[in-house]
Amino acid sequence: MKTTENAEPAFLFKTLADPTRLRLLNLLACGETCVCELTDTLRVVQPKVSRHLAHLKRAGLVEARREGKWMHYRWAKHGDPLVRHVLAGLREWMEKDDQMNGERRRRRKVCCEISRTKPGRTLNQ
Amino acid sequence: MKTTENAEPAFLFKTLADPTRLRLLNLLACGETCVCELTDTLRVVQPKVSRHLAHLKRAGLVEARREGKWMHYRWAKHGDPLVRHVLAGLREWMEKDDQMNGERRRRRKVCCEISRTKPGRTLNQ
DNA sequence: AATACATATACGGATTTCCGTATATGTGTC
DNA sequence: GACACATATACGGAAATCCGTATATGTATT
Repeated sequence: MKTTENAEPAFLFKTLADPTRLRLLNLLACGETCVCELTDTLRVVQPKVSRHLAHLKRAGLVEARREGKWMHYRWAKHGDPLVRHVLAGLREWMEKDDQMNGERRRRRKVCCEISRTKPGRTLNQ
Repeated sequence: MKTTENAEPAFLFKTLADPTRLRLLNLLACGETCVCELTDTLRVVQPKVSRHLAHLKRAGLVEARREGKWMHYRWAKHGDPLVRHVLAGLREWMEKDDQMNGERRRRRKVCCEISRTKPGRTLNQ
């Protein structure tokens, strides 16, 4: 893990400079979420979601937890003050943005559907 | 001017995702600065500086003012709350970072040298 | 108008990023 | 261990980004 590189603001901003990654962060803002929920909610192919999640993880913005077959992602508590500051501002923006709000709503619906078809998966909220 | 595109956070972050542009913003944080000062301080070829300044201007982060042969750039007052928030955090980070501090110091020295060799140019600060 | 200087843009090439598809890995079930 | 499912990675190819060099534009000076 190269902490030096990750501490660079340019690297942080590069990570945030992609719409798909911002949409993922928006969904994760509600709490821990598994990949299939993210994939279904964003209507994006699964490898694309995994790739962007890996990027967010490399940047230290999210953490992952395995539970059986499923991987659950969540926002990470980042130590760097700039990162925390920027993410706080981003979170505020997401709460106001219409598209982001819509996708968070859609996530809740999708979550219910998945729970019906895939038993054994732990529900979060 | 496509306000729609510039309002997208992803566009903001893409703009900030380049080390040279961050170095430019750092120098401009001290006040209005002309291109030749920026070029000399960063020891970067002039077209590169101009290109990145153009990018920052497109994103609405800086404004330009012509004075004779010289162009002076400065931070712009941006209306978007997210932009203001992120830039405030960035400014704080820059004040603490060693490299950025060094370059701001170097800028003051370079500024004096230029003033001696190029008459007619208005001094700032 | 010819020249000099400051800055901006055009252009081609190298590098990076992003994507879709295919495939590999990891985990539970039979 | 064979299979099914969830997720991760590998592998080109398309598009975007960045750079250095060359050149264009704009402004004073003579």
